[in-house]
Amino acid sequence: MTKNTREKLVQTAQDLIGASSYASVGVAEMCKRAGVNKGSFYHFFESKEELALEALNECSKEHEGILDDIFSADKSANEQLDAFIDCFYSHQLEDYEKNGKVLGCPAVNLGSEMATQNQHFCDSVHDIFKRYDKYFTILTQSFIDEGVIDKSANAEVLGKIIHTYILGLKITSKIENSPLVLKEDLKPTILSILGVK
Amino acid sequence: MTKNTREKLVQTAQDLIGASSYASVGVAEMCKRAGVNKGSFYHFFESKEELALEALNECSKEHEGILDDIFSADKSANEQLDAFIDCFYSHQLEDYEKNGKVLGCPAVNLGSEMATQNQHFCDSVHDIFKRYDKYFTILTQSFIDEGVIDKSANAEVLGKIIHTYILGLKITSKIENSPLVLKEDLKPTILSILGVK
DNA sequence: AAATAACTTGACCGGTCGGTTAAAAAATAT
DNA sequence: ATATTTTTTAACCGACCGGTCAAGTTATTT
Repeated sequence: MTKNTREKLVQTAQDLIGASSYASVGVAEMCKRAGVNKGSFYHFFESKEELALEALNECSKEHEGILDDIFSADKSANEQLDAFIDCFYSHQLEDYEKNGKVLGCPAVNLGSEMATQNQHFCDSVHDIFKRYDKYFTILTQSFIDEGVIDKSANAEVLGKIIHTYILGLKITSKIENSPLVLKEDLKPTILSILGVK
Repeated sequence: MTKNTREKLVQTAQDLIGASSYASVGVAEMCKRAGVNKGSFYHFFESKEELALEALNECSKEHEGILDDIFSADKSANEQLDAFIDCFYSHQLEDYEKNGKVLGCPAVNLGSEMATQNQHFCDSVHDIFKRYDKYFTILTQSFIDEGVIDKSANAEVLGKIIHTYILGLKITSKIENSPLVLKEDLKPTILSILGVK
C-alpha cells in the first residue's frame, strides 16, 4: 500500500493511458489520480513521454513474465498453443468486464497512436514486438521438433506471421469491442498457417 | 483547383489526420493548411469530430472503389489475390516514399486511437470493416467456386480471418515503418489460411 | 546537531485547445 | 434593384496543455 511516488505514477500511467490513449490523458490527470503533485511528477520524470515509455516497458515486462511460462520447454506445442489462447481471451474478457471495453494491449495502442509522431515509441514497441515474435517462433519450433511440421519450415517467419495475426485480432477486438472475436477459429487458423493438418 | 471550402477541409483532414493522429491535429492547423478561417470551419461542420468522421468515410469510399475493381467477378480467385497484394504493398510504398513513413490506413488508425473514447468512430470503423471483410469473403468464395477449396468452407469466417491478418500487417508495417513487411509471405499465408495446397 | 540531499507543495507560465460570435461580404433569389 | 440567404472574416472565449520554479518539508549523512 505504501507505494512510492514513482511507482504510483507508473501504475497510474499504465491504467489511464491503457484505458484511453497517450494524447487524451494529461499530466495533471495522472497526478491527480496518483495523488501526487505536478512538481513531484517532474522531479521523477523529465516529461510525460518518459513516464509513458516507462509504463509501456513495465507493462510489457509483466506480460513477458506470463508468456515465458506459457511458451516454456516443458510444454508440448499443443499445450503451449492452448495455454496462450486461454490467456489471450481471458485477458480480453477481464478488461471488458472491468472497464466495459476491450482495451487491447498498450504496445499496440501506443505504437499505433504514436508511430508517425514519436520515434521513441516506435523503437520501444518494435523491441517489444521482436520479443513477442520470439514466443511464436518457440511455438513453431516446438511443432517442428515434434515432427508435426516439416523441418524445412522457417520458424521465425511463421512465428512473426502468427504474431501479426494476433495483432490484427487485438485491433479488431478493441474496435468492435468484442472480447471473443474469432475465438473458436484462432486455434485452427494458427494451425492452418503452420501447415498442420 | 477551385475546390469549395468544405471539400478543402475534408481533404486536408484526410491528409493531416492520416499522417499523424486525430488528437495531434488541431482545428486551427487544419484551417490554416486549407486556407480557411476558423469561423468558416464551424459554418460547415459542427465539430472537429464531424469533419474527421466525414474524412474517414470519404477516404474509405475511395478505397472501396479500388477494391470493388480488384475483387470483381470477372477475375479468377488467384488474379484477385495477386491484384490485391500488389495494390496493398504499392500503396504502402507510396506513402513511405511520399512521407518517409508508412501511414497505415485511416480506418485502422482512427479506430485504434478512438475506440475507447468515442463510440462514433467505433461505429464508423466497424461498418467499414464489415464492408472490407466482404471483399475477402468474395475472394474465398471465388476459390470455393473454382473448386480449389472445399465447398464446406465458411467463406465469411475465412474472409474475416484474412482481413484480420491484413490489419495486423498494416499495424506492423506502420510501427516498424517497413512498407514491405512479410510481403513475400503474404500470398502463401493467405493460401495456408484458406487451406489451399 | 548541523549540513546536505531527496522530495513535496502549489502557484505560475506561455501556448494551444475546441468552439463562439457579430458583423462584413458575396452570392442568390425575387 | 432589393431582399434574403450563404459564406467569410478575425477577434475572442474559457479551459486545459505540458512544463517550470522557488520555497517548504522530510529524510539521510556527517
